[in-house]
Amino acid sequence: MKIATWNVNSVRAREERLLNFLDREQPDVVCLQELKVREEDFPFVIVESAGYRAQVYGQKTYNGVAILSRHEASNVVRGMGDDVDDPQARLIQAEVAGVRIVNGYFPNGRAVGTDHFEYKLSWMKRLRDMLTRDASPNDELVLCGDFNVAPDDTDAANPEKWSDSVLCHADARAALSQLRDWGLEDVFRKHHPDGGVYSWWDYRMLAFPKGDGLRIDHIFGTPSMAKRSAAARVDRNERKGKKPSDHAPVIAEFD
DNA sequence: ATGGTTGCTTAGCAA
Repeated sequence: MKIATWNVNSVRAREERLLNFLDREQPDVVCLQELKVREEDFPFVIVESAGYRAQVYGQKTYNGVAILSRHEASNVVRGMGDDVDDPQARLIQAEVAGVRIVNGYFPNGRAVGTDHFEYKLSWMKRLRDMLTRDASPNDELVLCGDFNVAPDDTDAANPEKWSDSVLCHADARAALSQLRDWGLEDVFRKHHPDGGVYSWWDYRMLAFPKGDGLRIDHIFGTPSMAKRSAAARVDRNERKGKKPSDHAPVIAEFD
């Protein structure tokens, strides 16, 4: 089973790249973030022509997440399913081939000390609470997405430059640890223990050619899924060429 | 220190 996660930064701006990606990689499941589109405007026809179904939690202009799958998806849930009134479309779940797929577009947080950063931390806590409430570490569950957190300094090319940013801040990393401690393993890390592999490069300041990357897109799994994981990689080529997203896809394979 | 880019929407925000 091949599972990919990709922040496309507008699914409509990335239609051609998405089709090429599906055709080339033939993943079983693709978790997309930052669709920037309402569900009714999602390019279902194009995705279906490539042989995929799409479960979409859309939003105009901002956010939006989707789970694409070659096989049928069931038990689709949009949002956290808690009592918080949150208009931001950042989480969708579905069961595919016996695996519970949780796809999140974690809040960026903008700047430490702002309400946006507090929202990021509370959103991550809500996600942990949701797992505690609705799932078990004994499940076959995979949590993918743009976490907007680099787990440690080996996940940044220039850790000192980013140390105080919302992507590397100690509070964000602590919230990530809390999530991991529920019963998740960083599947990508398992295959790249020394770090130095990145998934996002800012559009600005020539970050990609300068190699100023961060690993903020992740595939986490419960112990049984981590055990099944056979390989993981970043498709850096998707960050090259004409009209790339600022994120590259992360891909993991499971036995 | 600042500014740099992209996308959505149409000048300003978010990342």
